[in-house]
Amino acid sequence: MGFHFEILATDPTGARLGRLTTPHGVVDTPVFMPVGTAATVKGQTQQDLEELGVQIFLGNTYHLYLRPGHELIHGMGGLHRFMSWPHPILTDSGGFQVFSLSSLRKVSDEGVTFRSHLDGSEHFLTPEKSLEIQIALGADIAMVLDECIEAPSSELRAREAATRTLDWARRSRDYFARCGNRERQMLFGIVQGGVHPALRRENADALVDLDFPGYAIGGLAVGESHEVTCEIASIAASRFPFERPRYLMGVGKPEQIADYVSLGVDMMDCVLPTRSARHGCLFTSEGPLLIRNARHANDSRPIDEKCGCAVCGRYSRAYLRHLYSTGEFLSIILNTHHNLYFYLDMMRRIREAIRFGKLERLRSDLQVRLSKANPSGRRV
RNA sequence: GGACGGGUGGGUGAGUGGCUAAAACCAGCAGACUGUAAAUCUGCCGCUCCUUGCGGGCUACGGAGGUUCGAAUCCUCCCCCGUCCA
Repeated sequence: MGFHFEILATDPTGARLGRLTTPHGVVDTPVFMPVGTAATVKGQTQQDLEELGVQIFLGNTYHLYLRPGHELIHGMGGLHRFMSWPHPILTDSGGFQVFSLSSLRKVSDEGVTFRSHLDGSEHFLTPEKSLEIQIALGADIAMVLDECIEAPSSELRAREAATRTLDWARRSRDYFARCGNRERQMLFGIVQGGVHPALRRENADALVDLDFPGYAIGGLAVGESHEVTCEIASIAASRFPFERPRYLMGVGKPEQIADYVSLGVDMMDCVLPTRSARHGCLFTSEGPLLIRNARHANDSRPIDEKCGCAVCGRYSRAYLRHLYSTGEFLSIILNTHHNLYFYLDMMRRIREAIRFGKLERLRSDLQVRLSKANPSGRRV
């Protein structure tokens, strides 16, 4: 058996400490997965990621299909070999692009027609096609194609997308049963349903009936409040089978991560640490810090005195501000390294807390500290 | 000595009578970013007052005068910079 998920401990909050075994290695959960859309986590080498302790990251079906093409990657021995990442990989299906490229696509029951953001060419992505690509890429975890919609959306609209997503999940499961290999890849189903509790519940139950080895919650953190995100995620997670991994897609901010974990979420991913880093927003134990702010110009302190990362161990805020201001690409590299370390270190502490049944304490602690006056003295 | 060309807000640089506190870009300042069309995007960017309003006052396009209801824009003189001719 190539895959195995075991729950090692639970916490009074509902959080789970787990271990997901894949053909390319073990993933300790709850896990934060950096996003590496184009077969690279922007600004970090694969060696950097290993040193940071990254166990799994996200690639993207849509982007890799457009460039360099899944057939090319398959010919190069699959995504792991192509990018020299011998550890687990999860590929998103292209479902998020239904949302983020909404001006460039058309959705029907059959699939999604995209106009490439690169050259305008048309591409028709169906649940089957998405899986064909993901099978060729060889990711450890593949995702079903889903229809992610914006918030707020009417219940009618949410129902349409959720129903379609459920139908696509069924088609995906059937296609994978025919063309996939359970020993080499896991296929996760995705529940949609907007911010409507009954609809979410209904769709989660129907999705579980399709019997996936793992379940994802999609269509959240797309405009609704954090409270609503938690409410809906909680409802969905509570319908999933206890012993299977749960993946809350596309979250979240540092101060929100522990909230999701306490709802029983095992896996998360987000562009925030990497994108924010490129934009000069650095996460610290006392809240976010905008490194370009003039007040850091003469500051010889590290980004975060409590941080154990290589960047904080070596460089001053003044230097990092200089790199950012001058547009040096080392800025991106160092900032990204720090932010990823911040997320991964937080996850380590979260797992540790679950082990000892103390997540609630860590959670409220994180919430207070990450949202109190940040290092610049401003409330965030 | 003469002939042209030119001097605009921190920088580059538009603007040849009112719609110009003055385009655009850069720099500067601040904010945003949640399954990556993002090393991106947004706001502010002369001073000042308040009843914060597509509000009032003041100052501003090398300098000083002038024409005009109205001038960065037209005229006169002066100063400075560049190129060329003696």
